[in-house]
Amino acid sequence: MKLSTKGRYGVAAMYELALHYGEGPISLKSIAANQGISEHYLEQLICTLRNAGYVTSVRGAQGGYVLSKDPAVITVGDIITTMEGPIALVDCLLTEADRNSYCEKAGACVTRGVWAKVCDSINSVLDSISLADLCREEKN
Amino acid sequence: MKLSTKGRYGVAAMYELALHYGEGPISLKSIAANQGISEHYLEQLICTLRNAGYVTSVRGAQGGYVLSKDPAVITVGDIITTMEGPIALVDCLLTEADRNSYCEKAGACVTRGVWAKVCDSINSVLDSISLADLCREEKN
DNA sequence: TTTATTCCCGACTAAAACAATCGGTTTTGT
DNA sequence: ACAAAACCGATTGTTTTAGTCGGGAATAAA
Repeated sequence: MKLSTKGRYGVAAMYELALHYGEGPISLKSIAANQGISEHYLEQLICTLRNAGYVTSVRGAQGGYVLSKDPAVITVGDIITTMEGPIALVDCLLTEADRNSYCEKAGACVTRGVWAKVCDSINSVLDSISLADLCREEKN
Repeated sequence: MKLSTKGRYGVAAMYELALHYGEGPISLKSIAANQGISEHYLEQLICTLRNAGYVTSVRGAQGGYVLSKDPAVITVGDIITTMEGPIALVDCLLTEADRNSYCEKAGACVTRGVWAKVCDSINSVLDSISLADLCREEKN
């Protein structure tokens, strides 16, 4: 299991924005340079974040991107979910309805319990860490 | 984040073998039919498990596969790691040396802590569940 | 000894996801 | 006017996924 660059770059970019929260817009170019990411590629990713309402763009010279919300209320889980879709290790865990329903397939149903536990554990870690937490860590 | 069929089918097949542990070899055909998996595809997967020493094959008519160890000492984590490689969400967490080293990239290093936490949490769940646990669950 | 069963092995492939790249358009501060 | 940015759509090379196909070798049962 690997995390794709979508998720990693997404969190990296958001972290960069969080570091400069309140200092006006940060350009794509500086984020990309700082994190060593292709500018054009990052553009696509940050577009997803914008559509999800986590960042706001400022066009024109001296423009860039700004967090739409306070770093304390954006979690790593929010970002990962936006970039990679819901953390559902298997399809039958995608919706709440699925989780409560009974699986037809004999053995599959038993193993499903395992995947559910893993998903819950991943989510609880990701949701417990905010961008503000990351920034705080940097200072130490 | 999704689990590939390698991991899912691998665990499903091992679970099937665990259910019939001590009853002689189980054929690929019956495992595949029971779990609704392509026989030829499953063959490749189980080959990986065999190379890793988790299953033993018995050739010839009435042959099949048998668990090499007691279901109680094979964990879901063992199987997933065999099928999908080590759970390292990002490359710089692959080895123990990497984990202890310091990252050069400024922001990347801070986010790495997040990925390490998630990996540890996944592993602790996967390693805590044995095939015997799954079989026990079935009976309830 | 023949035959049916079952594992063994290597090659091939279609489709999707991943990770970009490229080129041009629009907006806006200086 | 000009340069700095964001915006947008199309295209592309590579890798992974999830198989398929076909023949070969071992062995139990007839």
